[in-house]
Amino acid sequence: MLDRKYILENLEAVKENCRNRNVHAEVDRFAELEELRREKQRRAEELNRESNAVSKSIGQAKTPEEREERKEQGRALREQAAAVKTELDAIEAELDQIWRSIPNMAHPDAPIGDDDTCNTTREYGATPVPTYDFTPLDHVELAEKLDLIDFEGGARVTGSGFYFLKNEAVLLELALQQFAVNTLVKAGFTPMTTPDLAKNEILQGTGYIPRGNETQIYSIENTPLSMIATAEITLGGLLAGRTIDAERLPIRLCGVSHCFRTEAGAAGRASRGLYRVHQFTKIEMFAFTLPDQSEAMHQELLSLERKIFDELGIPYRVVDTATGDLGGPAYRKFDLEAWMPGRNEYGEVTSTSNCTDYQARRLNARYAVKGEKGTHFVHTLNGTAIAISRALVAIMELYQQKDGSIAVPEALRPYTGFDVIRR
RNA sequence: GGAGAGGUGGCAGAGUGGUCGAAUGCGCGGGUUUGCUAAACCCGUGAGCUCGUAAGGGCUCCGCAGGUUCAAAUCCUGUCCUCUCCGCCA
Repeated sequence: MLDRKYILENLEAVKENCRNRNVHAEVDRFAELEELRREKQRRAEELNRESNAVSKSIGQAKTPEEREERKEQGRALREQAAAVKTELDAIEAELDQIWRSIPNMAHPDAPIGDDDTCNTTREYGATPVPTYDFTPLDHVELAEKLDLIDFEGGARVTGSGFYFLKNEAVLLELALQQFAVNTLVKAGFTPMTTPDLAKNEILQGTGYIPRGNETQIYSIENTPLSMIATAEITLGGLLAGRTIDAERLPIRLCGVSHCFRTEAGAAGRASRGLYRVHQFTKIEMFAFTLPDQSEAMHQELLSLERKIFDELGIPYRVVDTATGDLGGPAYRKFDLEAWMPGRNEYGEVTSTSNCTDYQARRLNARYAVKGEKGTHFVHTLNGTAIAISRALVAIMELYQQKDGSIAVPEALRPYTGFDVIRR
C-alpha cells in the first residue's frame, strides 16, 4: 500500500492515479477516516497515559483506602480506554479496506490508458517472426501427433485445465528449468526452490487475495494456507516483518515453484491447450533493493528475460503496460509477448514489475543503514524467467517442421540430449 | 502422530505481578590512554507511531492472538515455531 501520510498530502495526485489506472477507490473517504483515526488515536493514547500513571501510583499508595480509591479510578479509565479502542478498531477496519484498494502510483513514463489496448510496444526480440511454406499446427495438434501432452488424462484425474506432460515434453520442461536457472545463477541470482503453499497473510502481503469470488487462489480448506500463484509470493514473504542491513541489498533471488491459478472468470478467454492452465512450473526472478536501485534492477530483470528468449530463438515484442492494465502493486510493468503461430498472434510469456515500496509496506519488509537511526521500506521487483507452459506453447509451435517434427532450440540441447522430437 | 523443554534487544543470557523497554556479557559507535596495533578504562547503543522548531515528552512492542488484574516479559487459554526423545516414513 501507499504511505498514509503521502496519500493525505497528495490527495489529487492519488485520485488522478486511480483514474488513470481505472480503479475505483474511495480516496476522499480515506482522507476523512484517517483524520478521524488520528484524533481517536491521540485520545486513546492519552487515556492509556492516565491509566498507566494511576497504576504506577498504586504501588506507592500509603493506606488501603487510598489504594482502593485509585484502583477504582484505574478501572474507570481502562474502561474508557477500551471504549475508545473499540471505536478506533472500527475506523481502522474500514480504513484498511480502502487503503488496500488504492493502487501504487504509476511510473510517469507508463502509457496512460484504461486497458491493454493502450499498452505500447517499442522493442522486439532478436529473432524474426518466421514464415512457413506449410500450414503450421498449434501446440495442441502437435502434442497430439507427437504424444507429448495428455490433456484428457489431466481432465479425468484432476479436471479441465490440468494436464500431464509426456515423453520429450517432460525433458523439455526440465531442460527449460535448468537453462533458466543456470542463466540466472551466472547473473548473480541465488537459486531457491520454494514451498508451493504459503500462509494467507503472506499472500495478502504480496497483494494476492485468498478466498472471495474473483480470487485466483486455491485455498486449503480448514487451514490458513493457500497454493501459491507464483514464487513471487514465497520469495517476497522471505523478508516479511524483517529489517535487514542496507549493505545486503540488492538481493537477487531465483525461485523455482509450481504455480496454481483458479482462473475464475477467465472462461471464454483464449484458453486452448497449455496457454491458460491451473497449474504450471515457473522460474521466477525476485529482487529486494534500495529505493534508488529499483529502476535499474527493473531494466536488469527485463534484459535477462530478453536474453533468455533471444537465446531460445523465440520472437517477441516488449510491451510497456498501460496504467489501466497494471496490477495494484506495480509501479511499472513490462511484458514479453512471444509470437505463437498456432494463435497467429503474440501471447504473454513473461512479466516484470517494479512494485517500489508498495508491496514492502504491506509485507513490512525494511532495511536499516548502519550508523543511521530509523528504518525504511525496501523496494521489491519480480519478473518471469520462464513460465514453462507458455514457453512450451511458443517452442512447440515455432520450432515445428514440415515433416511434423519439432526441433529443439540450440540452447536447450545440452540439457535435453536430443535435438529433434519426432515419431 | 506421542512425550518433554524452550521462544526476551544484533548475539548470548538474566528476569515469575508494580520502581522492567528490560540486568550482565559480547558486539557496535564515540572518547581517554598509546610510537602503531592490541589491551585497559569512560560514555553511548532496539524498533514503530505520535506531539514538539528543538531540547524533550507520550503511546505501543519480551514469538503471535486472546484472557485475568488498577497493573503482565512474569499468571491463564489458544496458536505458531524451535530443540530433544519415541513412532512413522521419502
